[in-house]
Amino acid sequence: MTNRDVAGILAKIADLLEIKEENIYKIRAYRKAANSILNLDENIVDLYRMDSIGSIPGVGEAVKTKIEELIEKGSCEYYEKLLEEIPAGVLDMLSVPGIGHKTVKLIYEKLGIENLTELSKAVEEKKIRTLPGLGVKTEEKIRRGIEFLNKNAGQILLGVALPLAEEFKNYLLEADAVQDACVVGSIRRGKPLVRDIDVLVASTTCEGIYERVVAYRNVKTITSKTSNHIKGQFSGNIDFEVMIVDPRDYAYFLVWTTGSREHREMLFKNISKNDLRGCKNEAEIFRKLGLQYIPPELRENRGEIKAAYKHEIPKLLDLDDLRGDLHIHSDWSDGAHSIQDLAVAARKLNYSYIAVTDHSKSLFISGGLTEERLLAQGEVIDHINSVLKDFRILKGIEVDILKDGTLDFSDEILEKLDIVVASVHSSFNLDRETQTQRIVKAMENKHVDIVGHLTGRLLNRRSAYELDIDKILETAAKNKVVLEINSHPDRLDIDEFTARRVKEYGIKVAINSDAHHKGDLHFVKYGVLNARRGWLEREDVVNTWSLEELLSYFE
DNA sequence: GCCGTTTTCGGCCCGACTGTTTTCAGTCG
Repeated sequence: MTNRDVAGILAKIADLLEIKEENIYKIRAYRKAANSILNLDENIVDLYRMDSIGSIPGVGEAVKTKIEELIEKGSCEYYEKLLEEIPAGVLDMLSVPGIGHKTVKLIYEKLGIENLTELSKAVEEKKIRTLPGLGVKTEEKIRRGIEFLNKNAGQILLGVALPLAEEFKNYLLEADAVQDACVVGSIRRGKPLVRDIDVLVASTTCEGIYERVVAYRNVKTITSKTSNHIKGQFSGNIDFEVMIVDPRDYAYFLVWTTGSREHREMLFKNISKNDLRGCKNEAEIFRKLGLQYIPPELRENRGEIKAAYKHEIPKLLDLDDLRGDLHIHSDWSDGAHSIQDLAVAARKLNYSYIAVTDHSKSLFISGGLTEERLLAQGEVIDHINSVLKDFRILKGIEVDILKDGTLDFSDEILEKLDIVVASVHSSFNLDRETQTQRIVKAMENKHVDIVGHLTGRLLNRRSAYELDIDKILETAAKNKVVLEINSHPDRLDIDEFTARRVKEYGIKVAINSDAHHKGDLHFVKYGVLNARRGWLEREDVVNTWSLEELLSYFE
């Protein structure tokens, strides 16, 4: 039972209660507890052993009992009872963008629809439009929503898969029989969405490895097993594979199992495994192939083999290159921590600067700052900066780009800030022309330094809004506006394809965490993977620069 | 259901946009 599992069940309880139209504050309490558990630094099972579940913020007596039952029995009676009233498939319908609890309840009760497949059928049969309060447009929205969900069906966020895969790999490395192990496949390539977890193991014997896999705490089932291959599923329905190879072939299989199919077919067209036996590492494999080393993130057959042949593979940026973070929320808006605490956490990452960029006043729900509060925050930052050595907190804002492209604060206010990140948080459904013009107008404001999460996509949840990316890139270049790579695992926005185009326009990017919790500062590792997939180098990324270089760029 | 230097009850995140309606309900951030 992982923190994510427990949080997931509490969130589902909240959804079930909401469909039942229970007390909104009770629902909110379950959601709050779920979020709190997702943000925990400790493992929830460890807290349970120390009898400290009750110390988690937002967890009171009632939720505590349920969590303890979940950990002890793997399920909880309250949840199971709710599921007897409302089938689990009804909850899946909530994932369709644009329909919420009320609509789901209506569709379930009036049409007896219990899952996404039945919902899809009802849309095709034009039944949704017959329900009170729903019409053709809603029916069409549901159709598009299901289409979007089907496109990504079965894909897991890198932010979920990578930590799980790393932990599993490290666990396997502890076995005596395991000489080496590596997470391979699309996770190693840093794809934002992956299908499963693949681990390659070097061992002369498979003795004991199977038993160790079975004993791993997250393993739910084993689906197949041969002498060198184990397949199964972790809790949360995440498929995994363990491949065991002869240590002499380990380097070869690292390359084989990491690259996309198109990449490896191209790479190994004229050479066999036996020719590459005994290579010490991947670099040696590439050398024998007459190629420069190709980093895992580039192994997609998008021109990297030709580039490696010509020794034109760029020196990709590394996580260690980052010197600051330019998009962070504090408890002045919807962040969890004080500015002071964020600064301490950032220093632990060896950063030299951060920008505090809370929400602006239009985002009322997220505690958006008024002009007065923004100025007061500036004074607090000045005070903290006055006692800090070799570290600087920049005064910033994540200012809302309003529907008409104007900003949520006047120029007089923005002028006082070090960093202005401008982002869209509303009206996602404007047509392409209007949406593009809206963002172009914002970028033309001389105070805007960075555009945050440009396309608004939420992986597995919401499509990017319609935009003319060429026009955006042209405008960014003309106005020297930096594009953010938002590192939140749900976003990774701009994507790798747009990232790869910034060089041709002479644009820079900023790899930001968009942290709402100090633990989120680590999200930048996903942003860096995304940037590497976009072939970016250190100098392309403004927050790898010194504070002086950064500020003079934004002058 | 949680929480508390206004503490054991009464408050807890609200406003814009959309689609369905003719004045409002549902969704989202």
